Amino acid sequence: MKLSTKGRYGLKAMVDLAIHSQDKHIALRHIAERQDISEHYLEQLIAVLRKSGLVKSVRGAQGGYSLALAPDEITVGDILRALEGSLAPVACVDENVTEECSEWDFCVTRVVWKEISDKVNEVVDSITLSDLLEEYNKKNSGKEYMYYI
Amino acid sequence: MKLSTKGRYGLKAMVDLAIHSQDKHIALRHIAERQDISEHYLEQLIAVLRKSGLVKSVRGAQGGYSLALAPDEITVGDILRALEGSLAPVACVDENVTEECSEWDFCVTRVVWKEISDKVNEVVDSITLSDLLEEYNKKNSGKEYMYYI
DNA sequence: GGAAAACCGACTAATAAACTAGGAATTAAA
DNA sequence: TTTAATTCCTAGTTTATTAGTCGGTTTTCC
Repeated sequence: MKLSTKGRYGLKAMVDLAIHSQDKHIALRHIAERQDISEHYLEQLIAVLRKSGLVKSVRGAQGGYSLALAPDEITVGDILRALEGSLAPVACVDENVTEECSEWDFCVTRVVWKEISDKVNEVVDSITLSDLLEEYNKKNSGKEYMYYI
Repeated sequence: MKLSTKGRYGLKAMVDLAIHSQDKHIALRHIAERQDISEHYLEQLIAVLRKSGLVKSVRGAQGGYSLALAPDEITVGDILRALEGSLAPVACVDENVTEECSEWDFCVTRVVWKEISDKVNEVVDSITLSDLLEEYNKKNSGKEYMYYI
C-alpha cells in the first residue's frame, strides 16, 4: 500500500511549481535541484503531467514549465492518479477496469476494498495545490528562503 | 497504492476460517483449494498470522488451523497490517517509524499522506471478520455450497 | 551560431513480489 | 509401531516493478 516515488516526487514538483511559477515558467533543473530529484527522472514524470494537462511547457532556451491551471483548480487526486494510475487498492474496485472477476457476485472482501478506495479518493480530491500553497506560506512565514516541500 | 497478494489472500483465508472453523480446525490444504491459492505460499502467510496471534494451529495428522479469537474480535486492519506492514502511504506518517525526515518541519505534503493514512486505518479498523461473515451469509443464503469469498 | 532548455526512446540496475522446493517435526489413526 | 497427514522452517528461483541512467534530437532565445 505504499505510494511510489512517482507520486511523491510528482506532488513535490507540482507544489514547487505552484510556489515558484506564478505567471512565469521555470526550468526543470531548478525544480530538480530544490527538491533533490534526479533531473532526468523528473523529466519523465513531468512529461506525464504535461500530457494530462496539468502542466504546460515552453521549449527552447529560457524555457520551462508552469501550471496549466490555477492552483485551486488542481487537486492532489489529479496529480496522483496521473502518475500512479488508479488509487484503488485492488483492481476489482477500479472504475476504469470493467472486467468483473469470476467471483464477483459472492465476493465479500470487495466491500472492504471499495470503502478504502472511496475514502482515499475522497481525501485526495478534497485537497488542492492552493491548500498546500497556503500550508507552505504558514510554515515558512518570516523565513528567507525555504524550498523544502 | 496497490495491496499485494499477501493482504488479499490473507484476508480471504481468514474469512474462509471464520466460515469453516467454528469450534474445529481445518487443514490449510482445504483453504488453499477453496480459495485457489498456492498451498505453499499460503503456508507462509498463515505463519505470519499465527505469529501475530490471529490464528492458532494444531500440528500432526488431522491437524489444522482456526481463528485464535472470535470473529468480532479480529479486524481487517489486524490482518492487513500483520501481512502488509503499515498501511501508511509513505514512511513519514508511519507511527512505527520514528526517524523524522530532514525536511520534517517544512514539509507540506505530509498532511496529505497523514490524512490518507488515517482514513485507511479508520476503515480497516472498523470492519471485523464478523461483519464479513454476515455479508457472506447474506450473499449466499439459500445456496448449497458457495465457498467464494 | 551557440547555448540552454524541452522532448524522446531505449536501456539497466536494484528491489520487491510471488511463488517453488525440499525437507524436519509432530501426531492421529491403522 | 508404523504410516500417513499435517504443520513448521529455511532457502532458492522467477518474474515484475521501480527507479533510475544514457544518449541523443528539437526548439528557441541571445
